[in-house]
Amino acid sequence: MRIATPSWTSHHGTALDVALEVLINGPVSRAQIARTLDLSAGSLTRLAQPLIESGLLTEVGEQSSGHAGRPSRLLDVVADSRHFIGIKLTGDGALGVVTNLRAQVVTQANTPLESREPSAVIAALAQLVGELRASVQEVTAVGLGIGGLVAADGTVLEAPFLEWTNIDLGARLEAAIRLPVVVANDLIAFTEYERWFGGGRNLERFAVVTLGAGIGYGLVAGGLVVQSDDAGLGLIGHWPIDPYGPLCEAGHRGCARTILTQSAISGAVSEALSRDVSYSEALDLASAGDAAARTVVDNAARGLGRLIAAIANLTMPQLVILGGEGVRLVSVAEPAIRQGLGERRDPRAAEVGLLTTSGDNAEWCRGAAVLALQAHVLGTDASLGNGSPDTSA
Amino acid sequence: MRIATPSWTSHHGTALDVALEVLINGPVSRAQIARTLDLSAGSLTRLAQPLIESGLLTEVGEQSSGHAGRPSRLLDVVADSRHFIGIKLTGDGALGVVTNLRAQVVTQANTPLESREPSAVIAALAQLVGELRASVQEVTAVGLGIGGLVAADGTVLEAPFLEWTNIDLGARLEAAIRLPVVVANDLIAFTEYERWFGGGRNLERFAVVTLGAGIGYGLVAGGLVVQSDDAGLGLIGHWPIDPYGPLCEAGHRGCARTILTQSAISGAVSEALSRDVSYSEALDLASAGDAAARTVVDNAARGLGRLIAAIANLTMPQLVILGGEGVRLVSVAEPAIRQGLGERRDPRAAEVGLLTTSGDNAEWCRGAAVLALQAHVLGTDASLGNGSPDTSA
DNA sequence: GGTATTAGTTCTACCTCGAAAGTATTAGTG
DNA sequence: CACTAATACTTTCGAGGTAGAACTAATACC
Repeated sequence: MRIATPSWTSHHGTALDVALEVLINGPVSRAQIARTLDLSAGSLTRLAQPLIESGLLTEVGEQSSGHAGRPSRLLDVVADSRHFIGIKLTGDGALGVVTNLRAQVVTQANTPLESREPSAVIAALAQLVGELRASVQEVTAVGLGIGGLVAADGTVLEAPFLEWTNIDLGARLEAAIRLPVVVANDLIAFTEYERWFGGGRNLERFAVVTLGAGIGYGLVAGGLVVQSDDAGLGLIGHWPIDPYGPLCEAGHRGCARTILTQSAISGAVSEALSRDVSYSEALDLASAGDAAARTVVDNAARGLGRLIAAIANLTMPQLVILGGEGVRLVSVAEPAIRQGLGERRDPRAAEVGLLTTSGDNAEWCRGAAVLALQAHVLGTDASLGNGSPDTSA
Repeated sequence: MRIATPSWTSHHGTALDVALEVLINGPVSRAQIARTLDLSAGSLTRLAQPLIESGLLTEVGEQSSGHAGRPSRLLDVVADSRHFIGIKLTGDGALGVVTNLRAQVVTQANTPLESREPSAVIAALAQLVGELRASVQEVTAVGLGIGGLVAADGTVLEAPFLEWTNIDLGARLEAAIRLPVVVANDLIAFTEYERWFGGGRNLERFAVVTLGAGIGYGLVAGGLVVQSDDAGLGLIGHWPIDPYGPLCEAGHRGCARTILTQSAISGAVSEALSRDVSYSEALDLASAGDAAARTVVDNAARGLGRLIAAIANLTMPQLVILGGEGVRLVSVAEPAIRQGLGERRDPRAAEVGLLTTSGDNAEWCRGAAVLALQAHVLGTDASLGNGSPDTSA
């Protein structure tokens, strides 16, 4: 059965606000929306009707309030009425997913990169997009997340993993696949996902820290992702954690890279045990009680705790979300994280809320898909550009 | 001549936005306001008229654009149509000012505190208010800034300098002076001043750092002051600056208190020179080329630079405003600050904009007055409460 | 079964806004 | 010095969105 693909672009103003409220906060009653958006009940009847008629929203049954009163009729988006592709591009390959309107993953695929030559990469991406779009009836837009600096027009200004500078990836990929493309920094994308569909939903202020090959950081303040030109630089990578730690390639002693990254941890455990140990194995050993591994892992976790304390002290977030491929560190050494947090956090201050994501690599792709999704539903000129641009000077 | 005191509370919505635009951005033309607020020219004629008729705004002459076209007629608030009192309360005394609608200081007065007993303090404050309000025809509201934790209802939850916990200062002072009173943390007040009338005007994101008896920090993100429950705790005071530094009373090594405060600097110079040296004298000596003083001062300045770098890396501000009684450190040792900044700041990142305020103690009062001013013009229930409360969960 | 409570609809009066056309005032240009 | 282009402001009018009141609907509780 072919599902209609209603248009988001034909709704503006308050009607769009209502649709977004439903998109983000799941099935929700008119009355609830009226309260959240500070509108009258009558307005909600009026606003909801065309949204339902256009197929954008549907009524999905009733919900008796539990207390007195007429049960509410829940509104929901038709999650599968549109699909988006999200791709995470790294130095070795690209991982892509197809998601629905709720950023839920429908399909997944990946491709290796034979070369880092822009044309070769774009060809590989186009191939990946082709494979992915075959799995659904129609794809509305494509989001691409990259570790590096990306301009608002989709140009990759600097991408160390790919050894790229100034490649107009967005326009070229768009021409190749004939779909709207949004290119952005991978951490911005990850953070946007958390803001709309993840643990940061409806929060005014939260921070994101990712563990993996590098250390990533994203910040939401005033309900919007902080989009500074510096956001893509990975400034947190050289955050000083241990004044007695090892030197990094840039000459910093004990910075985040030398203590928190997967390679730092697996390297330190390998050295302690005089044999090659993978990151995952290092965590397994620490879990199993190996003293040397435990020391390394706890040391890293304490450092992470101190880093989180620094973030909390300066940005006062309501939540800190931990993600990335290496996030299993958190479950293996949470007490050490809390210890590090305690070292740098005033006991009178509110306890820092921590939330750990799965660490699945597809999370990066989901983030990229959210950028495409946002560009579509917010009516940002869907071809190129960022989801929610910084309006600051 | 008696100046009329037009009411701000009778205007709402877009009309209030227009009035605020004029209040904050000085004399400004209708056309300019229309552009900033994204309104049509016709709307501005309509909106401005009742504001002018009610006496809230006036036309203050023309400004020929320099290029072609009809010159614009500038709108301005009647700055002296209302006055506010702002008071900074410390452990030894209270300093108060009277300001106009533009937060410009009109009068200044202070009083010592004979006792820290709440009733005695309130009596002294009432006396100070009485003295200050005599200098103008009418005072609209009073703002009170306190170093400590203040609840939204004006209750002082914790004020170490006064050895207070849970004193309903706002309500009691309000009863004593029969004027609306706003009580808030002094750094929130300082930051609000900078946001509306100081260097942070129209900025989306900036940070404030104050030097003095302690180290203060305030953050604006998304155009609003970050109002967390933790904001009044002075979390930055124990920020680790030098892993080899002296121990603070809480057992932290080299935290901000032990390196950046006035007493830390004067103490270190005194020790080096084996004689008692004041903070001001210490800076004079460093300026004059005294090697020992220069070492201490530069060390502190480098630490400050590293702190600013940390703030910049995590919050990506468009500007960092430096204030407080001890801010002369900045002019005496700016190169060292830049050096410290460079140590912790990626060279690819944007240069951190620094702005130094005068360091005058009246700045704290002006901030407190701004809170009263905001409560009045924003129509926040003027009795008690914060100017712009955090709407977050 | 009656009452209170909550959800949603319909209708109307009102308010605000923008669009368009018109007036006012300047700079530049031949 | 007229003419044009540019910019500021005003007036008028119509379109659209909103709250509010009166209404129907459906539940829980007594």
